[in-house]
Amino acid sequence: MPELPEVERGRRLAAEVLQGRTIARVKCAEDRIVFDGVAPSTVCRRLRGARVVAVHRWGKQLWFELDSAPHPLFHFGMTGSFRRPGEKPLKLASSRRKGGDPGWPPRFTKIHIWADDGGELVMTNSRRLGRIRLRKDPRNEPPLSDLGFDPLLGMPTPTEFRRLIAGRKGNLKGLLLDQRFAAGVGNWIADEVLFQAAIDPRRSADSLAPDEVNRLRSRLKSIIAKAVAVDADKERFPRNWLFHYRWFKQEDARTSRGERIQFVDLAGRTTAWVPTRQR
DNA sequence: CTCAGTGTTCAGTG
DNA sequence: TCACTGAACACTGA
Repeated sequence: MPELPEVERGRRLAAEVLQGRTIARVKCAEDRIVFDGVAPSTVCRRLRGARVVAVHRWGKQLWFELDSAPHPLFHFGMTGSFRRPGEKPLKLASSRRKGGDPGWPPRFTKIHIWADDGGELVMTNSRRLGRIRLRKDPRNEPPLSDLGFDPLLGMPTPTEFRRLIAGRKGNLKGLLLDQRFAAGVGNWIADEVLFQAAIDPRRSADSLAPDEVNRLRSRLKSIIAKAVAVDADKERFPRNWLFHYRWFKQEDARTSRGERIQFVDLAGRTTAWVPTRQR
């Protein structure tokens, strides 16, 4: 699930391995799709010898702040991750892969970085929907400059939140997935937020009563905070989260309370929701 | 063999 | 210009 929590996990991992270090060696795969608008060899040359001052995240975008521009910007797409030797990627309830690939570097490695102290970090990306880019001023150039608030870094106040959704006529699912509105919310988290806020995903933002707006806001914040904490501590997601139950066959998908889960296509994505609870 | 899918982007429509 | 929809992208695993 490269939604915000897994990208944040990647950020922390990259910071652990690289922050304050100088990059001693880099190997890039020949992949014109993933290296978006920049030659892999250019990225290699840029990174080698650079010092990593910090690793930042906004929404699902991740970038290294180097000691000089340009800076590398990473997006995991649907299947990307940062890995280091001997550490398995977090497996969520959806993926039931057996075995896994214990090899190093992993299959589908797109970039392999060695730090001056011997630490290693790779970015993998099997389905090639992830992207690696170079940006002179990441925060002020697309794609970062187009993103909305990051719920973990700066949740709007209730007043600001109300202003942000005012006049939004599309369905709530689409709004939550819109990265220009809130950066980092993906399909599963959007469903979880609406489920726990007890709001029908097909409704429009401007139809919400004040208490519903507040419920939406507070769930958006708490669910992402919880998911990031779970990622960090390897504790379990709460059992009553919709998240655990949405992958059962659609006919018999039920919540922990036995309520039937419905599926509907909204904003081009499969949306799981519980009609008996969400109004 | 077929097809859905954790995400983004772009062309097309209203 | 805005807001939204659907297709495309590419590949794995069910």
